[in-house]
Amino acid sequence: MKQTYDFIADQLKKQNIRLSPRRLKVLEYLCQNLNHPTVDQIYIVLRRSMPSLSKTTVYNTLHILLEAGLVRVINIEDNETRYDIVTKNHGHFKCEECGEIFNFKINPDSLAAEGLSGFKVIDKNVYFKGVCPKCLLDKKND
Amino acid sequence: MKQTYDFIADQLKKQNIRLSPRRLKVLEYLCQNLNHPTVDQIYIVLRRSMPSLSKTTVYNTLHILLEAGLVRVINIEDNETRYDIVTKNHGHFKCEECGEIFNFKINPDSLAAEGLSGFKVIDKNVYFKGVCPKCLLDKKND
DNA sequence: ATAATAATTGTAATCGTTACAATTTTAGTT
DNA sequence: AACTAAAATTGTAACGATTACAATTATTAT
Repeated sequence: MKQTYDFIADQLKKQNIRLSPRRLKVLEYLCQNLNHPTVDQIYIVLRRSMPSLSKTTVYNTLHILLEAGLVRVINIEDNETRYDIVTKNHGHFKCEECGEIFNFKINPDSLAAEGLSGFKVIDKNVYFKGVCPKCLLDKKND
Repeated sequence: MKQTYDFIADQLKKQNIRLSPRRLKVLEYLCQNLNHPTVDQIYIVLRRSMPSLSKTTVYNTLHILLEAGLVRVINIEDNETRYDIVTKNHGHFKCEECGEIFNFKINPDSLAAEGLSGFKVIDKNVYFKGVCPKCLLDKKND
């Protein structure tokens, strides 16, 4: 986690993006909470220790990190945009019962796509939907 | 296309979903326009031939088709929800320049996912982002 | 210490979507 | 063919997430 953080700080410096206190906090949050938070979740938690924090700043920061390629957007459902520190290639699994999002490993090279010759692929995304083990159990016990 | 349409009409009957005139039109549009339209696009086009059509009806119909498993939602970007008649397994490629969405073939079994034992997978989604051949050319010629 | 630049705030506006009550249409029955 | 109950459709209002933007505050460099 430390290395991720340092890597990001380094990237920001390279791209001339100032690491202000608020941005630092958002970044820390993202590094420590790999649970794909929404803007609101980030905002509510950080506000505890920084009551004057504005939600706009959270949006701002995320946009900046996004442009810098350091954060990834997760759009599984409409109406809820989630954010993720860019880590190794992984897919997302969303449980349709509890709504939680899990990571899973995926080898991007295993994505054999036909019909994309001539296309420049920048970004590959994979997400599954279904039911997580916990909710599967809960359903059995009804 | 005809067969897709018949298949869907059949599915609706099986699920006791009435195929009203408006729903029929929406369905026809989706079968004839495999270009991943937004609600607005559907609405604007259909309104030409049915001026009294309400956007709520379009939403309604799409929700119903969705529940019936006949339509698929495409969430690549936040702020734009797109719809697709359910067809064979394919991924989506969104061009970041022109915004167009292309289909490509993908074998869902080729998705080697680790760390999902115990999970019930219902739905697999793959989308790429990048630049399409046409826009690549345009950029060169700048 | 000062000026210029960037970050942050807070409010208002925007846009896609949903809720809901009123109206219209449909299918089945007499 | 009229009647009734159920379902579909409409239109408006509400909602919520995101963005725009002007005013304020903080930071950096000189």
